Amino acid sequence: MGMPRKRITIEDVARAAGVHASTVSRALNPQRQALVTGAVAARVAAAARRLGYRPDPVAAGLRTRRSSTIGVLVPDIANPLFPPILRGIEAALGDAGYTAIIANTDNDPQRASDALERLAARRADGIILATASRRDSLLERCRKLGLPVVLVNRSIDGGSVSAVVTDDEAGAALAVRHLALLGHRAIGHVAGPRRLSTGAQRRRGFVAALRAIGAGTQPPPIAEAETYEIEAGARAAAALLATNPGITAIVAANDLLALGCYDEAKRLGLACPRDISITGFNDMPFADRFDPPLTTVRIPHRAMGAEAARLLLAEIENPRSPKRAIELQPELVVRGSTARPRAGPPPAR
Amino acid sequence: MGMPRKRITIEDVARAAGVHASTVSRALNPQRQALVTGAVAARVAAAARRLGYRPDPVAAGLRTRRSSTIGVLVPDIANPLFPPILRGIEAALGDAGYTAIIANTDNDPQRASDALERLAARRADGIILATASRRDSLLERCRKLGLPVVLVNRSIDGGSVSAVVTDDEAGAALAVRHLALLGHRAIGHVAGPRRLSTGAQRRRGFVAALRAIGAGTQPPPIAEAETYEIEAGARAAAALLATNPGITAIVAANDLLALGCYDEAKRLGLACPRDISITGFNDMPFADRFDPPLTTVRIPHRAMGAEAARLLLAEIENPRSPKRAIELQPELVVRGSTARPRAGPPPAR
DNA sequence: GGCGCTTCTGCAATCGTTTGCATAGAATAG
DNA sequence: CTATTCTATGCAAACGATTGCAGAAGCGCC
Repeated sequence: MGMPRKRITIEDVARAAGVHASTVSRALNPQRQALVTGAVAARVAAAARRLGYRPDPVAAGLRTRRSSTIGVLVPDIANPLFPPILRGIEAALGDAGYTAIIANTDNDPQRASDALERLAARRADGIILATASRRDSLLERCRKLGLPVVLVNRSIDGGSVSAVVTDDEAGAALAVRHLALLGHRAIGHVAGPRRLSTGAQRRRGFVAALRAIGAGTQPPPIAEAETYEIEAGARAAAALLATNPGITAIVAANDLLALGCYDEAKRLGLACPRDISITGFNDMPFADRFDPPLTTVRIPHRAMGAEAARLLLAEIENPRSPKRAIELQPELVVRGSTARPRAGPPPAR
Repeated sequence: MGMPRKRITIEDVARAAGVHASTVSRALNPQRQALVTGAVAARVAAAARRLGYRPDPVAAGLRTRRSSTIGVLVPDIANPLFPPILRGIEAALGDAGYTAIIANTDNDPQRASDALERLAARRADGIILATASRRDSLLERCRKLGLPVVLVNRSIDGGSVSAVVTDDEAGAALAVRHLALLGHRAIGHVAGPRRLSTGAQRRRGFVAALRAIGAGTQPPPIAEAETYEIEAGARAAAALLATNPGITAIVAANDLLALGCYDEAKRLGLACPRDISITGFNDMPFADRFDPPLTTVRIPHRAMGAEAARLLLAEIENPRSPKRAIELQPELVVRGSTARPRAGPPPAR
């Protein structure tokens, strides 16, 4: 009781059960249980439990080159969009006996690349990428490492890898149509970064929908934010409003950008939704708490994460299984940031 | 180029450099560089770099029983309070060559315990607990496992383990004094769970401060929420207001509970801050975006995380170093959820 | 009763490092 | 110039599992 007891190894269990270590290994591995007699299996299990044996995953991993571990790369853990996705991933992974290792990249490709190397070195069995840009060198790296990957939320150009994303075009269209129905015609877009699939697709959906309601212009009223951050959204909104003064509504490419639009509107003395309507995208947690509560496009965060995890697990099982791209349907949730446009022109400054 | 190249081991480097593997190991380890001639060290380094050698942490870990990995247990990753803490942890850890492994426990002791076992099995070098209850069995378990621990945000009774927390009593007092200064006397408290140090300490600070401003009553107007969640806050607020109808201000034990108070106030037809003032605690991200913007007690999230990481690293270095309890000072941030109490009585329903 | 088949278990190599110990040669002392 | 101490390296044994291979029973079958 005094000594810090030595770790109990498979060898100890073998001795206690009167069998060889290799037999213990087989008896304790559900995959290979069939190879040993029922009686022996029971004896081993009993001994293991009696001694409190806990298999050592790092020793096992050294031999098997597997770790029951999945790396998850997230661009920004502080963005409330991601926790629900992680929850979904963890749930699906846990069911299968895997553990997620979350790595935060802070939108920094270098950090992302470092994290990937670390995960690979620790023998992650697969990677879920929430950080992908449309042409992402990380994927090439994963291929080289023979590391299964699936993308979540953001996709890449050319479907050479499995992904589960939202139908971003449809989502943007939902927002545009909602605004059109309210009576808006002069609708602008604060776009996300073009190098991200979400930025590109939502923009595309916006343009198409605007044309569809017969309000398309050349060029369309769009300003692109450099990042998905509040400040970038404010800057883009400023640019958009400067070049398109008549605008009565803004479709923002995500909720954080929408928040930036709020800020810029306030700065200009425009009340939302009275003077200007604003929509977001993602329905991130707390979007309903903003002032005004944000009308936004909801995506099934949790399901997205879970689905991605399942896809990855399937690919780990069978590395030559075909790549799949799953597109989940978004849904509009109307709150307080959108309203009919004012009858008259916006107040003169 | 075609074959999936085999992993490059220390043995390969040894051959290339014309030395023994053990020499390579020494040459590549900064701690033991001194044991090796400068010339050899250079030769080895060159060979390693030329071959693109990446040491295998799992093999090394098997031998050394260390992993350069720290487990972080978080009660709820979806609570925006935690991401900034994690950021701080990751920053401090990264500087020292360690990696954080984040585990989400969903406030479930069972999941927490499972996560701890997994982390221990994977040879985490230490644990940062953001989940601690005042009497937490996880700590006993860590002690048994010989696993260094430090607590962050929440502490335990009796200082047998290092911790970095906020001065919660002072924080609560800040809120009370602010309200008193505005003219409130009938101030209630929506407390956090008593089994958590934050719940207990903030309550304690509330009671003391209330007495200090000469508004103490017996019993003090307090309702305890079972968890730190919005709904629990709403329920507690309902209970508080039911038993203490005269209340003009609520000090909530955290921001989520404050949000619950918002909800309950609205349900009762009370406008915040006109009819009732509400304060939060934590100044979580987006607290400034709520409707109304939340007056709250700011705690230095990031610094807290960083400090905890440094403490842990120190304890890993020297396991017999004395336990330290660091208390960071909070700061009041006044926003729109507090105002002078109305002259007359609150509207009759 | 001998033969071939299964079925179960043991043997030993392996995964990629680290490190205590031994040793060869160099450096220093006497 | 010998005796002694260092220093730099090599050797080989861990760390704790998994698994291909081989051998020993056990079995049925002719």
